[in-house]
Amino acid sequence: MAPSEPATLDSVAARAGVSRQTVSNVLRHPGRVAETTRERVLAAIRETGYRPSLPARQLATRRAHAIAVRAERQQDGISGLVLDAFYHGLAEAGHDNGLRVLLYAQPADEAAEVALIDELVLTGAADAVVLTATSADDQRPAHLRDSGATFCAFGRPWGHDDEPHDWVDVDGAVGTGLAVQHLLDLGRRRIAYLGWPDDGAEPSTGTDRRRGWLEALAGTGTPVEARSLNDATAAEAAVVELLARDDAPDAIVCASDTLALGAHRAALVAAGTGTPATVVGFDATPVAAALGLASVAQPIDQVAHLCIDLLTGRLETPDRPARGLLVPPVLAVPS
Amino acid sequence: MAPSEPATLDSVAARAGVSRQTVSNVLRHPGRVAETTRERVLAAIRETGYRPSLPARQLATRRAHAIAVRAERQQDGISGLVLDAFYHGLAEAGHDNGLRVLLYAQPADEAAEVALIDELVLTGAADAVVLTATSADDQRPAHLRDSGATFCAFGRPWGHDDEPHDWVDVDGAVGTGLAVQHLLDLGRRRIAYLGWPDDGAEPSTGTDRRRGWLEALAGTGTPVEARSLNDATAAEAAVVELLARDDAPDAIVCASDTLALGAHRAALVAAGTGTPATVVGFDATPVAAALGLASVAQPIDQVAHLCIDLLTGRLETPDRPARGLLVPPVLAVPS
DNA sequence: GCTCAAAGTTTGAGCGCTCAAACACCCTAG
DNA sequence: CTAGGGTGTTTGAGCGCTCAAACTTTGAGC
Repeated sequence: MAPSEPATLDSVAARAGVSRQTVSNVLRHPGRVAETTRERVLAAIRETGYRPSLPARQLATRRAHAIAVRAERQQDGISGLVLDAFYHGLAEAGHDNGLRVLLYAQPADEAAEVALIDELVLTGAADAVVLTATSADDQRPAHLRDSGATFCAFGRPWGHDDEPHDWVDVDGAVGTGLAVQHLLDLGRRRIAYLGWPDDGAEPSTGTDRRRGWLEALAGTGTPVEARSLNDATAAEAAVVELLARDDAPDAIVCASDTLALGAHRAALVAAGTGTPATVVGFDATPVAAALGLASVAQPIDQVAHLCIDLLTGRLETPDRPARGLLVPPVLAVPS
Repeated sequence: MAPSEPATLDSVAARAGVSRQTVSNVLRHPGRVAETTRERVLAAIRETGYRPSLPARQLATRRAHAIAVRAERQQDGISGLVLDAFYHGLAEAGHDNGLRVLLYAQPADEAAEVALIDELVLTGAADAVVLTATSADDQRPAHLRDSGATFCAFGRPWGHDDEPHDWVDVDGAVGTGLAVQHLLDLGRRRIAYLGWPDDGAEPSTGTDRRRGWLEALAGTGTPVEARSLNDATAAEAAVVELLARDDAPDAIVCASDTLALGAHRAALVAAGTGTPATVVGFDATPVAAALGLASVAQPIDQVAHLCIDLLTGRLETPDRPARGLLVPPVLAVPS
């Protein structure tokens, strides 16, 4: 059935007895075409198996109809899985909005990455970029704004509210707050927090999650906490120490599932035959589920869809004001 | 410095005092251009900040210069992390070969996926596809061959050697063999295997990994094994039972790190104060590292590069015979 | 009956590149 | 002195689409 030569706008037009442009209109602006004509053209499209050429469209519209996203060089923690979900969400939401998703390999440093992104935009390979893993000292947003590239970040502009750009982020404080509430409901009263080393310095994902714990705890005794690298072994050691204290906690809210894995092991060992401290993780990875731990789940799919929304909006209206969207996570409790 | 209008082949040509085609040749066929001319043109390119338009090139060459790969709907096990590494490897190897990597959201079923891939190829969005997560009853390769789409699979054509296509896979048997050898070196003698339920039926990743264990064990007593869903909790239960037997093993080779996580917990509990059975995992995820377990590491980056090699080769020579590449994994032992 | 706008359709031009063929030039061989 | 083969460069055409403008038809409205 497949024709030797792929159908084009012209061949379909000839078959339907209309002009090239009318066929194009049927596809892109159905309202401009009369009912009867439209049906005749649609029939011709069906019969010829016509598929519009993306490159031709890109050339004519000067739009790539694609966005780029980075493929991480390597994953440190086990939470890298959220990235896969993010990719899927982007691809899905993009597809619904006529945007393809392009993957680029993470370059050696931020400067190289910005250069690569510029290249993608200038060559017409992508219209915009979704920035992942942003941090307070991230140079990329500033550079991208300078070069005029359109982008949206998954992650707040930590401490850079003066240079606004589009972003979507998950409210980590709400997440740890949910964790604390869950533990209070379970009757726990001495709820500790296990965070990352840098928490407390400049604003970051870590300080945000820690704050949620602290605020939810208000008036429930003296908060206890520990710090650890995002490494289960280090976390285990930190929690062993925490549980040996006089005011040992009966529950631990963790900044990540990696930390939760270590904390869980420490809790099991420390408890011996007694009841171990209850551990809550962050990111709801399969590891937390496997260990039977509750964990804060980021609504990644929603984040991806919102990123696409912001991006399509900005591509249509380049100088609308920057917008930031904060979405609440939910607590995943094992059944 | 950025010109108001982006530079084109023509504007660069005018500036260098040559023709459009000569500029193109400098970029694509440097050998065809005289040394002095080339330098003059390169200078003009530098001065104008010229970047070739990808869509225009795509339209003229009828090549997308891109390949597509699937973004998984969801990850079951913790081994989904290997996918991220694969994405990065593809993007990197693709970049080196002038191929962009396009992500598509996993559709509801295989039929929809094949249709989507055809769409990508027909619209000129991608030249070829890398198939991931192939299995024995996978209909995609057969359908794609029928529709004429170019593809390369990460995964062997399990039991379908009659319908050959390009593929790259990791030799799982070698991997579990390495695991057994490692355990023998450690003085373990009763080395069990913890696999997936379906292992033993039609050829699959599972049967392959199991076979490696069995063969490496040759003559070391009676092999013991257990089966479990790829779920740490189920694995733990299975191993608890295994360790309660009279011929309880002193080491366990697992088909995945997820299983290894469960096995590890069971081993710790069963051992009490004694020495727990040594567990070896598969995929070398951060979880195995966190637990201090040895694990078989797939050379994902190499696999990605080989996929790109096969694909570029086939795109150049469409009817060269199908090729299958099997690469050996290595054992990652915690330091 | 004539004008005018709205609705539907076609035309012309161009997006920026690559291919193939044509061209210009220099050099050597007969 | 001229034919012929390189080498380097230019020309013409076209890839398949969209935009804007031009054109044709129809149906009021007066």
